[in-house]
Amino acid sequence: MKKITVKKGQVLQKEGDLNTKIFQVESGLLRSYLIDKKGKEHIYQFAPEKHIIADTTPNDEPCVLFIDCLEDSLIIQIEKDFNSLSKTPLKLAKRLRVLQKRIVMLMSSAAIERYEHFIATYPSIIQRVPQRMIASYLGITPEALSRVRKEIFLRK
Amino acid sequence: MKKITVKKGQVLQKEGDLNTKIFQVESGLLRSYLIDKKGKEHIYQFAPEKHIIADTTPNDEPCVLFIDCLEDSLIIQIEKDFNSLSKTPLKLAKRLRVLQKRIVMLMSSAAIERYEHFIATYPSIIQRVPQRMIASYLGITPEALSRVRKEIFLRK
DNA sequence: TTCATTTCTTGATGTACATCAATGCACAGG
DNA sequence: CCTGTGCATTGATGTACATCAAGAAATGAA
Repeated sequence: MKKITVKKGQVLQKEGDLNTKIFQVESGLLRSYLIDKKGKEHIYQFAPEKHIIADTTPNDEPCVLFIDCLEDSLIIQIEKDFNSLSKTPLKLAKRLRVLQKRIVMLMSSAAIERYEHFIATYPSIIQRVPQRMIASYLGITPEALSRVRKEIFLRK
Repeated sequence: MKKITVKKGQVLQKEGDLNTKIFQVESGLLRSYLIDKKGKEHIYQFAPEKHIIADTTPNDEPCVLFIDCLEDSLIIQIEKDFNSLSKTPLKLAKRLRVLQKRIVMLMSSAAIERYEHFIATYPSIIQRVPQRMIASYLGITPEALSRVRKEIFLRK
């Protein structure tokens, strides 16, 4: 476990890496994403201050997520060993809740609802990343998000 | 924490319940699911022997998932207190991996790929539940699954 | 400021999957 | 044995979102 500073654009983890770490963000903003077989990028998670971010595949298997840095950041790198993790059960519980909510949204809500949920949950992130990344997080294209936003705007 | 036996069809948890438990399945088969605002059911998880199943919303908020019993089962009921949970960090790690995979599949794979992944991962469950439940788990309709299966059959 | 690059928007068209409706099938209870 | 009830299949049609293409707007570097 050590503290490191990283610059915007820096890549912390690539698909296929072994022995990946858990990152706890002190300041700044990280993201994880995957690239599907059509070459398309899907963001899996944003991690602003206080959040943790990791690929949870086992240490001896190649991971599937990329992790990189959207703003200059200060982060703590933690070994992906669940002894150290179990010291922070509250964080884990929260993470599980977020994942559950995410899956629920993906399965049962239309794009517009997923977006509205997102802005309610992460209002600050909206200002901090380009819309195409939010679209990717939501599982839709930037064009679709643009239309969703237009519709929300017209409704007012 | 106590052991209980439950009959097929028995409901262990309803949407809106407070203070829900974690269930560890000794034998049998449980499932969790949600009902969206169109009244449509989406299965969130199947839990055969050795698996754990729970709604991870906090104890003081109404939960969103139903949990019921697909086969006569013997289960262990555990308080949703993360001290007891952190004694089983390996289970937790596994759960996180499953959730990640699930989200990845939902975001980046077509129905046919999600189905093929499912049968590779849970071959035994295929025999044990009706197809409409698998469709629900995959996030598609029974009709769509039927067509997916037909296509896989024709390809051989 | 100017120019280059990235991002956002808008329109036209395509497609995966949903919805609706009908039929066939299996099995459980009388 | 019949008969109901849930499940699977198939076809016709609808729709949310993707894809492709072009232009406008914002951003960043020199």
